[in-house]
Amino acid sequence: MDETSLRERKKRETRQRISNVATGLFMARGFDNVTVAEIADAANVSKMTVFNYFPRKEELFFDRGPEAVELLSAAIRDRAPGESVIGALRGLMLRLTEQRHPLSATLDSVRQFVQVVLDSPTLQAGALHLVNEMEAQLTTEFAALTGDKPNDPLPALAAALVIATMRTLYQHATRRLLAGERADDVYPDQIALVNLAFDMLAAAIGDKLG
Amino acid sequence: MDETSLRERKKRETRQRISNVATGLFMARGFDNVTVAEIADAANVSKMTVFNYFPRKEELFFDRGPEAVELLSAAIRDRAPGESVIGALRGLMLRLTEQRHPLSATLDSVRQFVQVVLDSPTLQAGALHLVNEMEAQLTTEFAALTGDKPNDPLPALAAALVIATMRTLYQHATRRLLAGERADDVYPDQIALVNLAFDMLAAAIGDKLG
DNA sequence: CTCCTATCTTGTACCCAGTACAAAAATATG
DNA sequence: CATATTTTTGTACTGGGTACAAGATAGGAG
Repeated sequence: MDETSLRERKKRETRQRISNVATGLFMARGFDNVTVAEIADAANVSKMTVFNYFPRKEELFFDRGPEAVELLSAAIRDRAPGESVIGALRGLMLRLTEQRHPLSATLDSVRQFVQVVLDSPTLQAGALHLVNEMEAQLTTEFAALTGDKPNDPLPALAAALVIATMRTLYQHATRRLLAGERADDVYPDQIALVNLAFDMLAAAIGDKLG
Repeated sequence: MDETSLRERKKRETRQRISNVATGLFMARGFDNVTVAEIADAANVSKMTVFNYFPRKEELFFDRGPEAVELLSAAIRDRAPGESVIGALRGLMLRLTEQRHPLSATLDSVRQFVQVVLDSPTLQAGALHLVNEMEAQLTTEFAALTGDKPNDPLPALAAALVIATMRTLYQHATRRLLAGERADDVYPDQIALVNLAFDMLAAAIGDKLG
């Protein structure tokens, strides 16, 4: 089980090649105009191998979705002692925005990415699914904080509000980008908006999560 | 263009027959285990006719989704003068719960319905889509209230919070039903929960929507 | 190096949702 | 009855995804 055995290396390489080829094709021609068979061809593997690595076609596009989930978990897990969960998440969003991270959507290159999503019903459904998974993850983390009382609706409620807020922040920035605004112009407003949105969240949730 | 011409009547009847047959099959055998061809057969129409009335298979299941959307709009539109939007929506949810409306999920028959959804990835995706549409609808209604300032993130943010809340309320009740609890036992808690959740919402949104 | 085993890959055949298009049936209209 | 319009249908097709078994490749033991 050596982590860099020949087998492991080849698998990683194959997976990466498929992902890269797919991303290139999607960006060039749109998600729905590229078939899995084409991707397999261009990556010199069989169609079945593609599905072996990426059970759904959408996962070829949202390849880095799991990273986003992990970012959330880490922000909560590694928060300073005494800092509230909402405070930690506010900090995360502010940091991402200041770093012009793709997830903050204050980055011109995000425009193209989002455009591809909007052009494809399948990808829009995939995005909803991804967001839903993030919410589920957050719910379990919140439940751990409040002490696992059975039938406590608060973790799910808080998670839903938090994810709804973050998603809306993202969508707001992307909408401006798609309207033609430059990321540099969106950025300052976005910082203020993050703070406004999290003020609202804090008012709703307060210290209910302990 | 008589509304009850022979043509109109036949169309309505055909559509209804397809929907009924489909619902029956879905409930009996699960969404994914029923093919559109089977539905067409059982309803004595061709497969193409099914797709003619219901462009997606999911729409055969979420047939009454549009009603839910309309319920939201109506509650806002017809609210008493001076009543806040959040107040009107709280009233709607309380009313639905008191009436043991299916959308409040305080009804034993909802259990079966939800079980079918949970058993089908396709239907879960469809549910996300439906919720997303409700949020979009609410966003435009909120935008109308705040006076259509361009680039105002508040309508979208408020709508996202409201929908997240309502969806969570629904899911919480259904989870208890699926855990085996009886709707009569869920009901009183649910009334209290609606009030708690809307208190949180009011704290977040307050009178920001005017 | 060699044989054996576990794992990865491939080919083939298939199912089903959804679309395109044109023919055919039913209804409306004069 | 005749003609125009709308609805329904048959046929053929595309593309995502699965089942299954055979083939290729790497790891490990002797």
